[in-house]
Amino acid sequence: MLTDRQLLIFQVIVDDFIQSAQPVGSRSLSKKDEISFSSATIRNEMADLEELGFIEKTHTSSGRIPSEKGYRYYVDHLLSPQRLGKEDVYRVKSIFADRIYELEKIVQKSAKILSEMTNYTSIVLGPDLGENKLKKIQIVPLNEQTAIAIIVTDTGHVENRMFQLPENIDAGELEKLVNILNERLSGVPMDQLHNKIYKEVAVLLRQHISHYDYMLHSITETIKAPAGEKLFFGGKMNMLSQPEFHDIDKVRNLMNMIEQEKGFYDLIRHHHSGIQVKIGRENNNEAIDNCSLITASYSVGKERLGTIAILGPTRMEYSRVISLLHYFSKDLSAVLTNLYQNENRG
Amino acid sequence: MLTDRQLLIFQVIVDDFIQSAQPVGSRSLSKKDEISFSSATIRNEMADLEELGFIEKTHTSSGRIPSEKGYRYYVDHLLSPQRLGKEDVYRVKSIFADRIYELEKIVQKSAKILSEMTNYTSIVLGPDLGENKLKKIQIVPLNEQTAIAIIVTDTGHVENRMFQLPENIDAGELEKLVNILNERLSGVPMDQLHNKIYKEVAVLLRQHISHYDYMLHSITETIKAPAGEKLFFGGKMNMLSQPEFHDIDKVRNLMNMIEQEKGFYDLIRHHHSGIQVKIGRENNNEAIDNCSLITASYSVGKERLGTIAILGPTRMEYSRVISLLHYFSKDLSAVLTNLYQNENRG
DNA sequence: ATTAGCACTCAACGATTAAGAGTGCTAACA
DNA sequence: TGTTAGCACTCTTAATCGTTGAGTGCTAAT
Repeated sequence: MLTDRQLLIFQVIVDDFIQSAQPVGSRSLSKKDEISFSSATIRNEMADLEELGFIEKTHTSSGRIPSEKGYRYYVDHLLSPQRLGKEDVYRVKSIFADRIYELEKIVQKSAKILSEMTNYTSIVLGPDLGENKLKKIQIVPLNEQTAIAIIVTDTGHVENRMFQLPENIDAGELEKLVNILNERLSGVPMDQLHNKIYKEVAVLLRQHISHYDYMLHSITETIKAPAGEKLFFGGKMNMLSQPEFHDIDKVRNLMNMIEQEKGFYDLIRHHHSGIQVKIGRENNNEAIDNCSLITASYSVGKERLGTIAILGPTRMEYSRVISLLHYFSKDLSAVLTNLYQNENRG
Repeated sequence: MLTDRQLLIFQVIVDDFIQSAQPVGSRSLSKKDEISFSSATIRNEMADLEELGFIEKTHTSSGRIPSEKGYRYYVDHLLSPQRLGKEDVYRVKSIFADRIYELEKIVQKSAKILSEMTNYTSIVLGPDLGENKLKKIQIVPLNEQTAIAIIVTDTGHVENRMFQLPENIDAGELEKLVNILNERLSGVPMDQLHNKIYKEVAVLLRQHISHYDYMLHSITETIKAPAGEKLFFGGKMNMLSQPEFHDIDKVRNLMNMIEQEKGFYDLIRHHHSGIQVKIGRENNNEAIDNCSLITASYSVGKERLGTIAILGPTRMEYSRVISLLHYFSKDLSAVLTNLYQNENRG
């Protein structure tokens, strides 16, 4: 449908615009090494490309910029899978170099490094804690009125919460409570705990524990906290350096969206396998109308854990970001699989 | 040194400018109810006020705006201690209304509410964890290679870290280790733990525990994390709505400073008692040249725990923010004293 | 001591102009 | 027939220039 020459011209336009953020004119194109024909010819071809909807003008006599349809075509057909630079590879490796074993810290550091490498904003969706299984519950009394309940999951996630003790409870009883809980609940997925407690454990507790109702309430309150996934951002402010965000109102819109988190959560969680590119209004969200979102997922073994995403202007470096994300998600998955797969079966 | 009339005019100028962000002219002043004399008189007085350095012009024929010296005088001498509105009182109370007992969550929620109430940026410096005393150390093995170390302090702060177990360590030995640690280290301030371990506990461990050196290293790594205080921000983006930050570069400077945290840490930690107002360049920091920082501290009993601060444009509502912070720090201190003083002695 | 009056200044705004980058179209060319 | 040189035209950008209005400082009258 497009001639080779049109393809060439189109590609050069996109590459140039990604780099310069300025509309590309026929004259400046004709000077490029890749291009051997005159500006007049280019103008003709550009007129065709515009008619086909791949490029557009910002005003009647301006150079051309890629349209959203253009970016889509560029991403789908024109992107040669680029090899990641040595430095980039090194940088990614560095995340896993020093001994971090906590999933949450790895995820957080990933977000930070990704944003630094790209100068865009990174968003990492952490794993769903609801699927984690309970490893251990512990209660540490601080004094006569207060105690800390601590729960540890099989992936090493720790959640804690302070609560008030009923009056005159003795240490032995507290220990008994904890023992019962651990005995009955160990290995149960977090999101089923609440149910299981009320269906099976409550009866047991009523028999053995005084203040049964009060304690039960405190424990379940502690447990229900860590449901769902958590979002981590990196380089929230990087967008400020992008010329498309010189307008304060756009910045405010974007920042509002970031602060509310919910919007991104919806955008990111539905993720098919492989790398996904959503361009501009494809995201269906006004606040990021002139942004693109590139997502990939990471996993332990075959089980998908979460999503990594890079948010940049539609004029973003698709090639680089895609290969980076591709490499990154593979590497992260490998490390995590190595780290956690044994554990879950250990 | 200033006549009553100059004082009146000055006060009205500041109040007006704080509200409108526009230079105040003699004509618009003369129309105010408080002011009964003509614009010409006002012009004369304003000329004097300018000569004294309290107000300045943005250009030769503009109205006047307060200078930094002017704001200083306004804050020091012209501010009548305003009573907090009913709604505000209610709002502050709401922070402590639902049962939150964790210090960190209280602090975080405080930052959020303060920024919402003022539409400025709030910064809360959490308590120095180094002074917390160790309550309990626990180790939860996840599988054969990995375990989680958890430390709980007397204020209920929980810190945790994953580490690799040495091969073939048995559960009994792990338990012995934990027992020794708790026996010897319970009640020791966090920032002295490291020392104490190497001076007193290391010898003991060497006698009883195999893999002594490896485990010791892992434990001390876990312990050294929670040194120092932590900063919490609220309403980072509120400044975007202030007209003085319509310039993207200023926004970038400010945000860089916020992201680095260090700058604010230095600004806030040195705090004398009472409420402190630092205006514009008094803060000695270019990124917040046209901002003022109002700080107050909160405490448990007599012991100062941390600092609350509000960052706004120099043109901020000093009166309101000061009374809010005053009330807030008193209330927060009362709640915390009530909550923790018993515990520390319990 | 106060104020009315007036000349003066300056930012903000709109209109005008000139330069420059780019286009579309036409006609000549290979 | 595809390519290109040439040219008229468009539109942005930046600079220039009045014009308006808000505000000032000074002077002279009250």
